[in-house]
Order: sequence, then structure tokens, then C-alpha cells
Amino acid sequence: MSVQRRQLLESTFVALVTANDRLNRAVAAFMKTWGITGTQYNVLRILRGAGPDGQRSQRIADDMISKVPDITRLVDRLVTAGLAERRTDADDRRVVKVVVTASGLDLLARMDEPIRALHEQVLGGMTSRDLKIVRDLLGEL
Amino acid sequence: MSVQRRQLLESTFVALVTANDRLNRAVAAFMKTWGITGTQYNVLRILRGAGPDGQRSQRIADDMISKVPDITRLVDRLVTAGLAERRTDADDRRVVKVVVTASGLDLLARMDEPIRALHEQVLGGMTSRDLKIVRDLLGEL
DNA sequence: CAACGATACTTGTTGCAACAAATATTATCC
DNA sequence: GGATAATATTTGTTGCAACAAGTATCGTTG
Repeated sequence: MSVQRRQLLESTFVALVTANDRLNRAVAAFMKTWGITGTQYNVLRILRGAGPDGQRSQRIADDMISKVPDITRLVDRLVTAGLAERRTDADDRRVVKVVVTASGLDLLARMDEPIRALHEQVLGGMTSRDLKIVRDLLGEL
Repeated sequence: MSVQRRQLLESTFVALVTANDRLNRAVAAFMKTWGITGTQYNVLRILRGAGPDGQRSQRIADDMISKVPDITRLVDRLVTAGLAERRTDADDRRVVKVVVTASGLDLLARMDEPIRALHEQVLGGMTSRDLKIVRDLLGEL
């Protein structure tokens, strides 16, 4: 491999990690103003999408954008905060279904518009053409 | 703002966070085989660049790719692992200079080639043209 | 030159993430 | 149908990150 190619790989890698950190910080700071973490928000969104029947823990883990191995204590915090509830499945008593509460839905509804503003704040400077390029190229990773 | 633009912002945001998580995992798994974390590696690289005089804690914090507020305990772990040493500055006794040890330099040297392989593993699938695009667009964030 | 603020780092504390082991329930296979 | 494997979740433990408060040293200013 050429020296140029290696340097390009490295500088792109560093750019990725740097953008990574900035994005994490922006998300964390935003979520903090709402009293939750980005991970918790992700779970709440999954639960809202799942509807009144809720979603089993394992499926929540599968659907999450950022994977976490410990759904139990993640849901614990949502339950403690009154944003979600646990319901053991009657058909399969191993399964725990997690349901978003009215309070959780209310929080999500209030966050919907600010979340769009966050997207705008982070990515609004890019043209739609560039957004598509970044999205598609990152999707290949 | 149009619906399309909003959806594009959202899907790109999700793509970023997803790539984020995958990258973090790849780096963490790689670093784990060497007994350190990505953050620790970043500090060691800074110390290698600083040379035998070492680098003061605050400057390390400034130079890091992923910012961390607690350099003290980060360096603590490097010192415990025998990869770095602390030396209080004689001119200004508030300042602590951190120096990489021979063991630390040896570890870095052994990692240099595998690190390039990691870059190749993560980004090798992209053309040089696309790498430049991603690097430059992410740099604007 | 003494007091005050600024600087550089450390320490205390809390919460979350990661990994492994344990528990409970269900499915499978002689 | 009872032993065994598989599945779903919980619990134990450790380490790291974040934020705030504390300590030591230095610079500045009247």
C-alpha cells in the first residue's frame, strides 16, 4: 500500500473518531437537559414504535442503534423515572415486555421538535447532496 | 424546512450514531488485545510525540482526540501499567510532566503496524476519493 | 510583601457500561 | 415424561467517565 493511501486512511480514521466524540458530547449535553441519556432515549423511541403491547428486552437490544449488553438495568432506570413499565408475558414467563408509560410518551412528544433542532444544529450546515454522501458512505462501514 | 430535508437530516444523524458505535466497538476490541483502552493509546501517542521531556497534563488534555476531563486517573493507569511516569516540574511545582517509559515506547512500536491494519480493516473498503470526501465533510462538523 | 486571585492538578462521589455467572422458564430429545 | 439443552432475563463485579469540590503552587497588585 502506498504512503499516501496509508496517510489517507489514518487521517480519515482520526476525523471519524473526532467527529464521534463531538457528536457524543452534543447528544449527551442535549439529553441531559431532558434528564435522560441518549441510550435511554433510544429505548423510549423503540417502545413508542412498539405500541401498547410493548417490546421484549431482547428485541430492544437488537433494535438499538448503539448496542448495550445490559438492557435490564437500562430499563430499571426508565422504570425508576416513571417512563416505562415492566410486564411479564403470560404466554412465556421468561419474557419481560417493556411498555412506555403516558409520562414517557409525553416526554417523547415534547422532545420531538427539539430533536429536529438538534439534527439541524449538528448537520444543518451541510447541503442535502453532502448529507446523502455522508449517510451512504458511513452506511457502508 | 421540507419534509425531505428533515428526513435526510434524521437518517444521516442515525447513520452517524450507528457508525459511531461500530467504530467504538472495533477500537475497543482492538485495544483490549493490547491491554489498554483507546483513550490510553491516545495519551501514549501524545507522549511519544512529546519526546523525553514529556508533556504536562493540561496539554495532554488539549491534544486528545476524544476529550476527557480527568487526566489524573487516566495517567494513574498508565503509571500503574508501567507505560508512563510522572515527574513534577522543577520550575513550576504545580506542573506534572508525564513521560512515556521504554516499556510504553515498546508497546507503541509493536502496535504501529497492527494499527495500520485496523485502519485498513475499518476503512479499506472505501476508495481514496470517498475517503477524502468523508474526511473533509466530517471535519466540517 | 502580604493578600487575593489564577493556575495545575488531585480527590470524592456518582452513574453508567462491559463481561461473566446465575436464575428462571421453556423447548427438545431419547 | 424426565433429563438436558436452549432461551430470556437478572445479578455480581469491575473499571471507566463525568462533574464538583479540594489542595498546592504561582502570579499579581496594592
